[in-house]
Amino acid sequence: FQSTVGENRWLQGHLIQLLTSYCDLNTAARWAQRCNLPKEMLPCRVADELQKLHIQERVEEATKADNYEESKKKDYYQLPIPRANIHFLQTWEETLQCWEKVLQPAQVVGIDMEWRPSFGMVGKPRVSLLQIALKDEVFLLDLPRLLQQAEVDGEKEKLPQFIQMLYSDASITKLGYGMSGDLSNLAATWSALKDTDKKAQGVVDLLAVDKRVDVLSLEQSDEGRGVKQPEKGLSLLVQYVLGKPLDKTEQLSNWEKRPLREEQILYAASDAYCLLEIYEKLCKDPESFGLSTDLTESLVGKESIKPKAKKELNKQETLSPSGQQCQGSRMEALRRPAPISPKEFSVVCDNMLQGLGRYLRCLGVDVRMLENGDDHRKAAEIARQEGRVILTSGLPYQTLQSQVAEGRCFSVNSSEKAKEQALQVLKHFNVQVSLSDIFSRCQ
DNA sequence: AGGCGTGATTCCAAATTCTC
DNA sequence: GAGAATTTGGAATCACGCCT
Repeated sequence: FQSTVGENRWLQGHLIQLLTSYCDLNTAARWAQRCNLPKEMLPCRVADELQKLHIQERVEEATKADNYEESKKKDYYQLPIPRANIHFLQTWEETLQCWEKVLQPAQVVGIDMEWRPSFGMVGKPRVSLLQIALKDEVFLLDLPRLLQQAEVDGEKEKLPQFIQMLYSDASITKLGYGMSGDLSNLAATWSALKDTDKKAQGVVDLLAVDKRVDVLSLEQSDEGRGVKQPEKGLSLLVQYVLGKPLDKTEQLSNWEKRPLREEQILYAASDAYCLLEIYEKLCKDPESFGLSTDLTESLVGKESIKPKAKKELNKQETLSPSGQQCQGSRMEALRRPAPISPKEFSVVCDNMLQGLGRYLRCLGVDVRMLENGDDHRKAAEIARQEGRVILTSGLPYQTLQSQVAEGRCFSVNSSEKAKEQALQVLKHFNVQVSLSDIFSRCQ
């Protein structure tokens, strides 16, 4: 039809006529719409039908948009507090009220900041919005506006003072995600806040916590559906802990422009508020998220304590057989086969693990070491030919593990010392060393 | 884009071991 | 015991991911 009728108006009109008499009005209307025929050229019944069609389309569009909005609400994290409890603060008086509520002993607040994403610009961006979330209220401080007002009123110091007080008060728990970046930008916004980060007390950075959690979440998604994980960063953490990810659409929007759009306000509020919810949930049952200690361990302040505590945790994790180190081993660990003697255990050792190799040899294990120039493939080859278990670490594990049978490749923590590594291996493969095994391979 | 933090990799020189 | 060879661990570098 299309090609026959072409652009010829008369033929198009005739086609509509024919369709009206031989088919139904709806079909005729559809064709009329397709040919873009003016109303005047249509029989009135067709014109009416066309009108209906238009209305129907509008309704469909609206429904579609509605569905979109709804699905958005359904699929993303939603603020559990009413919109009226999100306060956009632009005046001094409002800010005072905010302080009174925030600066309470034992208070827990979620803090986040937004600034205008800037490319090729030198220097640090100025913070445009400071979000402070309480249990049932969120305050969005319009920093540029407040700053400007303070200058007029000659009360420049008050706002930085408040922020300083908030951060230096150890009894107020400040929750953040990647706080150091926020703080350095804040310092660039106000030179008075230059050393806020140094004086900070009672800060919990959920980014540090995130690292211990996301290993487990990866494992979970592996077993569940093999789909890729589009969420990352805070959104991933929110998804893991609270079930739904964060809608990050507004992340890179212009935070300097006023007024802020409703979506921006909701985003900013959620970003800060979700920290509270995550913290609460993680504190409630740290165990179910693989956290052995309570979150206050990640307190920023004493530089020396934080990395130490983290290392300890990492050790514990890598030593546990359920870690991600050796996927094939999970079943084995569950079955717990009868202990074997070192004589029955033979391995091929990565050349990076010579220390471990020697250690195992001393204990009577049959160890083959890779030559210095050998490729990792050789390990797989030897392992197959001689029925050895591969011991390796780091990246090579990823490739080797897939080349041998399940559980026949073990990843050693290369940051451990040889002795620890050996213990790890023996424990994993349930090798029991007796006194007579020691040096049994020496001639 | 730029800054920052982290984990992996590479590099280097001191320490240790080997060889004669 | 001197010099060569190897081992080793930490520093420097790299790569990546996250933040706005």
